[in-house]
Amino acid sequence: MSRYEPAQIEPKWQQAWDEAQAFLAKRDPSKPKYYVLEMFPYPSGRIHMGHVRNYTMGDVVARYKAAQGFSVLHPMGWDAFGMPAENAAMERGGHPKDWTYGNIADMRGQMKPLGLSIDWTREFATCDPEYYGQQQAMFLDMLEKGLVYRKNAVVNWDPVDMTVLANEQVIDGKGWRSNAPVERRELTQWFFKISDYSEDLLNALDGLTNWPEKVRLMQANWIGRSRGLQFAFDTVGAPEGFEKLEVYTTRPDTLMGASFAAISPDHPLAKVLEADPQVARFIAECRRGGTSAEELETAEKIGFDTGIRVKHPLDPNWELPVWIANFILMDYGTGAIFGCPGHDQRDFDFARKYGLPIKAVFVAEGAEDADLTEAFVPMKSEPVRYVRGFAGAEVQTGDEGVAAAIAHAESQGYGQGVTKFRLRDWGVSRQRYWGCPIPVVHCAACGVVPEKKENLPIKLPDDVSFDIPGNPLDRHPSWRDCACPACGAPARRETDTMDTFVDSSWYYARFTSPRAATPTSLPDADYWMNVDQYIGGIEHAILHLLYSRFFARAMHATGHLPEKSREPFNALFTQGMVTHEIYKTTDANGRPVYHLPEDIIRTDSGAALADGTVVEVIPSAKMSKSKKNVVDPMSIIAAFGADTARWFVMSDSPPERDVEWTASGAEATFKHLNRVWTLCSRIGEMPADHVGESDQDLRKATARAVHEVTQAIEGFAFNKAIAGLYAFTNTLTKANGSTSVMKEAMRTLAQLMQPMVPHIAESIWAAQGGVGLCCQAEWPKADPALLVDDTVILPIQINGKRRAEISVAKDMPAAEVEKIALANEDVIKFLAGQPVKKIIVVPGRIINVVV
RNA sequence: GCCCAAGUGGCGGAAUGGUAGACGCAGCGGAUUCAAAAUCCGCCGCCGCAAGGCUUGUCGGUUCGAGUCCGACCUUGGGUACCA
Repeated sequence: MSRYEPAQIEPKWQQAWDEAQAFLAKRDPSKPKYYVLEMFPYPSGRIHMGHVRNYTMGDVVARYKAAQGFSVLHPMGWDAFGMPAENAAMERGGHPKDWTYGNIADMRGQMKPLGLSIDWTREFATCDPEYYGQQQAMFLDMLEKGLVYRKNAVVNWDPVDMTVLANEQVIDGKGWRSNAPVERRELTQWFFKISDYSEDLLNALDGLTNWPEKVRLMQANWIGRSRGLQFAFDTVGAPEGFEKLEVYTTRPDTLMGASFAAISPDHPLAKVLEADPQVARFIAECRRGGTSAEELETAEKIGFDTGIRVKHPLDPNWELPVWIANFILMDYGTGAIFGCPGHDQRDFDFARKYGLPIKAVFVAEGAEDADLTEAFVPMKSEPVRYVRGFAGAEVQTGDEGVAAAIAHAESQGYGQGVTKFRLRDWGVSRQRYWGCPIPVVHCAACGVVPEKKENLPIKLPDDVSFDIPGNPLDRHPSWRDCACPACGAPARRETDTMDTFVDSSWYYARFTSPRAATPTSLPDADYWMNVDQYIGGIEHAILHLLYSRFFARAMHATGHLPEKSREPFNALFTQGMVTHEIYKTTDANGRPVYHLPEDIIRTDSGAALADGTVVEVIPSAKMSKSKKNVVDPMSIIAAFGADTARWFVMSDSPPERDVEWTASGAEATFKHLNRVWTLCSRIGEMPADHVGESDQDLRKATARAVHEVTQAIEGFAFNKAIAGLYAFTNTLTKANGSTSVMKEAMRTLAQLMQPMVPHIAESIWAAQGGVGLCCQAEWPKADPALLVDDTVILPIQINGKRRAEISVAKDMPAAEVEKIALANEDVIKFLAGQPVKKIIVVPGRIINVVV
């Protein structure tokens, strides 16, 4: 063999795989199927190292499973709708469609040289009318099933640009373009009834045993089931129709510590009171700022005393004031609460600010009724002593206190125990162009009418302008005009488009029959679903995954997926990000200027530019264009080849953790692949009749490598698989084995490397006489007899500190091991004659002598 | 604010409650070379001449034994419902 030249071998093997149709997913009844999917990319225009890592990870799994004899589905597509395309159109002109499809072509061109085992015949983009038309069909099916409805919801409103803003476009409470203070405004919006499935989505988490525990926890907390008390206060001095005020609390045991009632600024009562200009002013104040939970929760707590009173349910002579408060959310519970400052920090801060009483209901077990300097909020499972309890024992846990309070309310008839969820219905309306049009029509006579399925897809118009802010569909001269599907009279189309999360909530199902004339074809879905291994970023732990779980249930309910696919992802793996150092200087005005890694020269003390300017090195952060800390995978592939890029991103960090890209790491990988290549050449030139001395050791090392790499890949520990491959390569380099044994070991090395570095693996496989393509060869198996050693080395600890070690037969009885250990001269020296209190022998692991 | 993670040599990291630092990078020493690159061999947590001591973000606890389990705290990252 000649030199290792990736530029030569990589295109050659990619062509060979194409010709063999090696990665075409086929329904093969003679094999078990395996569906591996990586979260599809947004077509930003350039692939980055995060993509390389994500898709290489999936590729390792796909190639490994194929070698294990599975019929593998490993598809690729594009999450192509979304804001960046519209922003590009606004900034640079051009059309979102051209921008998006141009980016897809570029990125496909960058991805193909990676040698991923993808079935490209199944590719689609969510902005293809063939895709979003099927999505519209499902929207209509869900509408018919009662899973879609309209209601009012708040959005970020930019009062200068007169447009709705995404949370991302609100910076410090101001619009990103206009810089005007943002307001919260109500709009009628379309919703999916995900809350119908709250209980199911929560309970089914228990069955997702191949999902990371942290993701299941985050989802469970997000869905947020709580048990509490709902009851109605009798009001005093409230407007007509508000004789009762319904509140919900998860701490009814603190009812005797109530010092006020509070309602959300969006509560119906607040809306009635808004007739008073003072109230209106206060509510307008509350509406300042954006809609994000982070902003709402961290905003300063403000309140307004309405003058209305409510009667305490346990004492009709005890009246509490009713306030309007900005920290009460209309979306949760009933939009009204009673405040117990003693045991809720927000209520405490509010009471302090407005001079409301603060009383303890319970104290820590054994403590006296103390003055509170902050709210006392122990875990509900902890026992406390109730000093103002009203139901049950004086000392009991919070949970018991709550249960007793609910029982008390139910027996006295002033309230009921209820279960509530934090999960809100999914608002899918977006006032934007580059998304899937919602297929309904507004008719003056018939109201809201679903579009007819035969009229789908409702396509986006091409002739739109982005010169002024707002939704181009709203101001299009004719697109809105249509005939009412019910009565035929002139009517207007809905101009809202769907949240792009809808697009990504079912693409995995579409991949099973990407050209079907219906959303799915059930025989294909039945064969390929579920996704056996889903891989993507931890940033999707809640929203994307929860929406997909809901959508799969909705697709089952509307007949588009089989029952078993109500949970679509059997196993989930969440990988970390690729990071890089940031290089910063400051311009004359003190503003930061960032520099690309290739423009940096490392110095002894840090880093500098070519002209000598000292550069500040900021520790690694997620690669982003604005910080310029990006390494272009294409330049790495040009310099070292795809195999080097693939190996490095898999080798340096555990896959669930962030990996820092370092130039030296990539070079080291390239050197290693060169060493493997040289080793392969050397073995290829060995005389056929060479007889070596270490055949048995080599066979053992080969078996160990097979075992170790297989275990590591199964456990998603690709960095450990690669460490094992380094060790095996070193062993092989030093070994003096017979030619046939060396060749066999080399072929095994090629097979074990193949999932990570498929091109060089094929070359080695072919050079060592492998039959057919390496990627189609059966995965090697380790002979168990070669994996066991006869002797083990046991460390000896004295009081938990390692002092000596002995080598003993693997199955030596503990008593004998003990005797040998105590006779060891180092042990005798460290014991210095002290009597042994206890000796612990863990067979095959360790000995600990306690004195 | 709330929810979820992570923190181990100069660096990336390894370690079913059982020898902390596998494997790799960087560094150091050597071989080869007229010289260098490349390649190969060896050393390599910290303090100490050594004996030995110290060491997994901080503090405390459980255990014969803790990087690993429990409690509190610190720092960093992800999410927070219209970024994808």
